[in-house]
Amino acid sequence: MDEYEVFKQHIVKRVALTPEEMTELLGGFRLKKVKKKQFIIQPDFKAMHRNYVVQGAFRSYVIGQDGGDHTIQFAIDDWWISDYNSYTYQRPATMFVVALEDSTLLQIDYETEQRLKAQYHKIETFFRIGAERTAAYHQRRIISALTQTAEERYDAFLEAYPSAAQRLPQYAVASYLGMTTQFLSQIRKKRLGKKLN
Amino acid sequence: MDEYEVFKQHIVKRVALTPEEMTELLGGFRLKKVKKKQFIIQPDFKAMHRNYVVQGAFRSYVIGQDGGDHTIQFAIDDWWISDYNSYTYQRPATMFVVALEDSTLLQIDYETEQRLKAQYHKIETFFRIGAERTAAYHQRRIISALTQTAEERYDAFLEAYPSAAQRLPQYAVASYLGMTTQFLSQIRKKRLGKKLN
DNA sequence: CGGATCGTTGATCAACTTCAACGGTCGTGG
DNA sequence: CCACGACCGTTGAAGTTGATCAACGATCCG
Repeated sequence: MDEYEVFKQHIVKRVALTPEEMTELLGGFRLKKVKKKQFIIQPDFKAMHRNYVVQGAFRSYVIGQDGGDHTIQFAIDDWWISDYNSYTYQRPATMFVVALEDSTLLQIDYETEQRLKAQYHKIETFFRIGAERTAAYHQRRIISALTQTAEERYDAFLEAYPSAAQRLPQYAVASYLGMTTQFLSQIRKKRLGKKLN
Repeated sequence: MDEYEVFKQHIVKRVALTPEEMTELLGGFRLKKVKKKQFIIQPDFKAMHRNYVVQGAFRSYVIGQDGGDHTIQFAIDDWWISDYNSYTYQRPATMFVVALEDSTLLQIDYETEQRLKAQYHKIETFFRIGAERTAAYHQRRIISALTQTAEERYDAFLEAYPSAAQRLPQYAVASYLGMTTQFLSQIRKKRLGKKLN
C-alpha cells in the first residue's frame, strides 16, 4: 500500500479534515527511508523533525553518567517518535533515536509544523490530540515504573505490546523496562518452567 | 491580587488572545477553594476538571497492589494537575488528587474545554502548548527514573524545585522520587554531616 | 570463515526495602 | 486551653531485589 495512504488513515482516526487541509497536512511531511542502525536524532543536535513510523522499528535512548544505555521509547508501525524536549523547545537533544530495522518514516520539520498549526485550526487540533495522548502514555509509564517490580513490568509489557515484545531485541526491552538484560533473562527462564513461550 | 489576574498572566505567557477570546477562556473557569486533605479526584470517578492551581499545593497518587502509596505529580502555585488518563479519555480515574494545603483552584470542565477549543483556534493553541509541555515534563521524569539512583534523584529534585522541597511533606517527596521515607531520611542524614541544610 | 553482537548462566555484591520502635508536633474534642 | 491520639520524620538491623562481574554458546553478517 502507498505510504501516504497508511498515514491518511491515521489522521482520519483523529480528526476530520477538508480535502484542502488534508492536502496541506500531507504536503508537510516528507518520506524518508532509513537503514537498520541509522540514527535520526543524536545528542547535541537539535531534533529537526517529528517522525511518524509508516513501517519499521525505532528506539530512543539516553546514556547515563555510568555509561549505561536506557531506552525511553519504542516506535513501531503507526507510532510517533522524537526527542520531545528537544523538538518542543528547539533545544539540543539529549537522546539518540536509532532504527532497529530498515524503516520508512514520514517526517515533518518544526517550522512547517508551526506554520500549518497556525494556519489551519483543525491541524492544530490534530497535533493537540497527539500531544495529549503522548502525555497520557508517559503518565502510564511513570505509574508502572513507580508501582511495579521488574517482573510485573515485564508482564505488563507483554500484555500491552505483545507484537513489540516479539519483534524487538531483548536488550532494548530490558532497558525500556529499567532492568539489565541478565535479569530479564532470569525472569524468562523462570517462565519457561511454568508455561511454553 | 485577584485570582483571575494571576491566571491571566499565565495565559499571556503562552499565547496572545483577543479581548473576546480572553473573556471566553477565563469565563470557562470557575473558582474553587478547597481545604487541606480534601480530594478533588478519586478512583472510579471520572476526572471532571482540568485544574489550575492559583495558590496552594496538591498531590496526585496511586495505590499499588501492595497497598503502597506512589506520588505521580505535585502541583503548587501556577501549575496544572489532573488524572490525565481519566480526563483526556473521559474514563474512570485511577488516581487520587488531594490538597496538601488550603488552596485556590481555577477549574474548567471537559465539555466546556472541548467547546472552547473547537470554537477558538487560539484557545486550541493554548491547550496544545500545555499538553506538549506536560508530555515533555513527563519524559524528563521517565529519564530521571531510569538513569539515576535514589540519591541522585533527590539531588536533582532539590535543584529543580527548591521551593517545593521546602514546602511539601517528606513522605510525599519520597514517594514522588520512588523511594521509602526511611531511605530519604538516611540520605538527608548523610547530607547533614557535609553541609548545613 | 571469523569477528562482532546477542542472549544466557551463575556467583558475588550493593542499593534499597522492610520491620520495629521511638520522639516530636499538630490538630481536635472535651 | 489542655490532653490525647494521629500523623510525621527518624534510626538501626535484617532481609530482598536486582546489579555487577565474568565467562560462554549461538547467531548474524560481511
